[in-house]
Amino acid sequence: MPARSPPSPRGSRPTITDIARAADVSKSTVSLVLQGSPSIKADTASRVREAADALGYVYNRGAADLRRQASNTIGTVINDLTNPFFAELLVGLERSLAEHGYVTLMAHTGEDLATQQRVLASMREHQAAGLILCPAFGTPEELLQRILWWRIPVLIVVRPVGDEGLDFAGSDNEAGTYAATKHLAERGHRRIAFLGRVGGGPVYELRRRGFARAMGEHVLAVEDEWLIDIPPTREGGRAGVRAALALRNRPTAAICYNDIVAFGALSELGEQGLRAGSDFSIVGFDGIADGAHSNPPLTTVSVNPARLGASAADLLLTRLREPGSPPLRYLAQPQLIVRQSSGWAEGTKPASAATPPSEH
Amino acid sequence: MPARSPPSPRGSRPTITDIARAADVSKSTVSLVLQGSPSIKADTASRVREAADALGYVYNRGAADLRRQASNTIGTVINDLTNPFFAELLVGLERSLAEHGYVTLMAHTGEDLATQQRVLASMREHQAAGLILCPAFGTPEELLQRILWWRIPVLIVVRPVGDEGLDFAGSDNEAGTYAATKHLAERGHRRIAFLGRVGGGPVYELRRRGFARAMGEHVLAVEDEWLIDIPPTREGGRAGVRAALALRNRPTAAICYNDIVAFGALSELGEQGLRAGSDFSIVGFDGIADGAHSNPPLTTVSVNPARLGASAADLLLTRLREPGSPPLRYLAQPQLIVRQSSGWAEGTKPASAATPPSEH
DNA sequence: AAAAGTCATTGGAACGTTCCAACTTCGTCT
DNA sequence: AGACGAAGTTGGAACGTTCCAATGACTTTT
Repeated sequence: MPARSPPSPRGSRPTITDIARAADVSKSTVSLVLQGSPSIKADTASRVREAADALGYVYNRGAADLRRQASNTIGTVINDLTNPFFAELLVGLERSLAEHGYVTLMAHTGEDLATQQRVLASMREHQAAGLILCPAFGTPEELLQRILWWRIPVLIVVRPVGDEGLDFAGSDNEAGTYAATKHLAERGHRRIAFLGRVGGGPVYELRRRGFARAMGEHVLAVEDEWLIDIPPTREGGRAGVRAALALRNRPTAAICYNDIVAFGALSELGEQGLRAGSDFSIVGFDGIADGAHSNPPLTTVSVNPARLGASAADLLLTRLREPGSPPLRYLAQPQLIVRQSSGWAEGTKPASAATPPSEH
Repeated sequence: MPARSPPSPRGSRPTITDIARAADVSKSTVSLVLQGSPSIKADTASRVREAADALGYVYNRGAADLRRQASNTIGTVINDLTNPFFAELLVGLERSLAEHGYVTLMAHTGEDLATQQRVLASMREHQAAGLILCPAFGTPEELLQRILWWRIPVLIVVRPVGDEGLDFAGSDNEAGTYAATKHLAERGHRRIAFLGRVGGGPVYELRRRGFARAMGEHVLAVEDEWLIDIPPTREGGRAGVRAALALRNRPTAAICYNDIVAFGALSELGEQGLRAGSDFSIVGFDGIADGAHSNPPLTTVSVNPARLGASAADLLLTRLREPGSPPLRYLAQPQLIVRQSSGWAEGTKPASAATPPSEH
């Protein structure tokens, strides 16, 4: 029977020591019970559990983590939650982590490099077991090297950086815009614009390349001025449409860097009295949920953001389980979802084909 | 001079003890330096700092928290990140918390009560210093009482629960829909529908009441069938518009429970070949960023979600500073933003008034 | 010259866990 | 009867901090 220590001061939370005293066992026993160890007799265990309930015990994970030299916290840094793509990604991510008993330490950078650096350092101090990072635009590869040097597992999402053997979850950008462009070409469009930030990094580069390849295969020229340089925002989408409509050799359709650019484009078309799908065609990229209910509903290349997030989480958890394995990689195969924003080019609509049917 | 202990094993992180050894001081001194204590001589301090850098020291916040019996983690539980309103709220929240040196432990419930309970318990185990909670639909008041009993400061956002003296940050829902309805009435609309979940809790109730009050003041009847019962989603918005258009005494405008319902409504109007703003008017609620770039841009009652989030964070931080103060409360005064989705009712447009000017 | 203060530094006991090694008990095998 | 093993339990040393009380080396005051 353990020596009895004075009761813990009123007001402070009970600890395993208090439970031990109440259940008349040692604190080691309490700890074992809490961990569900099979080597504790059933009735001792239930006695302990009752005492714990009675005292309103709450497990102190911080203390346990300190002793175990481990944690179940995953740091996640997102740069633009305002984009539903990232919000949906985060939802999938968090859900998968939670299912596996991990907890999400979330930080938002707003594409700011200094903020990004700060939050990463903070997550390190918090002993995060792993990191999921969608690098802000312009993140130097050197930062990634430094994180690796921290010896904390990190998974990069969406935006590849460097060509190092880092764990990565993203989508096949080139294939995505290829499919989108092919779709437009098959609907009779010959002059197709591409709306995105020129020199916007590897993702932009790949998406533009898929566009160019599909144009080439359909023997369509790509005039320089069809590559319209806009920020990847809703405003950007508006500006892009304005620019496209002003061209002398005016395109009849546009591939957008992502869905929110496409939304901006839809908005501007409306403002100009044009209807997307008949007067001009728009295709987005990402497959965010809103696309099904925009005006008109958006044809887009879906990477299924929530699933991408879940896969990212799973990849990181795999890495935690097997620290030594070679670089992990998940490339979502994007899927073209045809809705009403893309239609047949002037005069090319086959007699049989009606406006693409609504999904509803 | 402290007794020299063996060097820490290769591979494990250096601790203040290692730094102490390297800088030839005691670990107490190192700790004081790290905290920026003024009572350490400047050159000792810099010697310590150099040693820390050299060894690649990283502060172990978990250990410190254990000893200090405090943490700088704030648990935040959101139920629908897929709604940009909450995403923007979270951004404002996280930013404000980060600015004050706090870190956000984020969890997503998807309106699921069991999940909500689980994540709250987990946050308690993680010794969160405070909680920010947007209660899932149907959260029993009893749960809130239990959290209070945990003696951990909690701030409720957006959805009031009970009439207890809980800290709360939200918006003036009644005033919001009042302004929206008044706006439509002034534009000549006599038959106005309200799209939302009937019996959807206090927020719905207040918004409906503001609607009813404004209708009354303009001596407009509200027929029961104009209170259209739909889920607060994009699909709901679509269904709501379909229902409204099918009524024998067909409304000419609708107030939507929130912006995403309004987006669904815009989408359905488009699908029916109608243009919001001229053929039918739509007003949303929340003021999410996308509203400025929908098709057409959305007239809405803005509560400025990001600012609301920031205020919520500030309120909780105030509570942490002054545990004893009376209940804190922030009610955002919503602001009507008139864009193109609301126009003059048939035949009532004054000669002078053009279509409301675009914001751009 | 002793007493009293300051200043800079230090030892060591916490904080609430985990987990190893040790210790009882008890039943079973020789 | 003694040796052995298994089952159940326990003491106590970690984990990396913080912070109180104490110490020693100087000044200043009396």
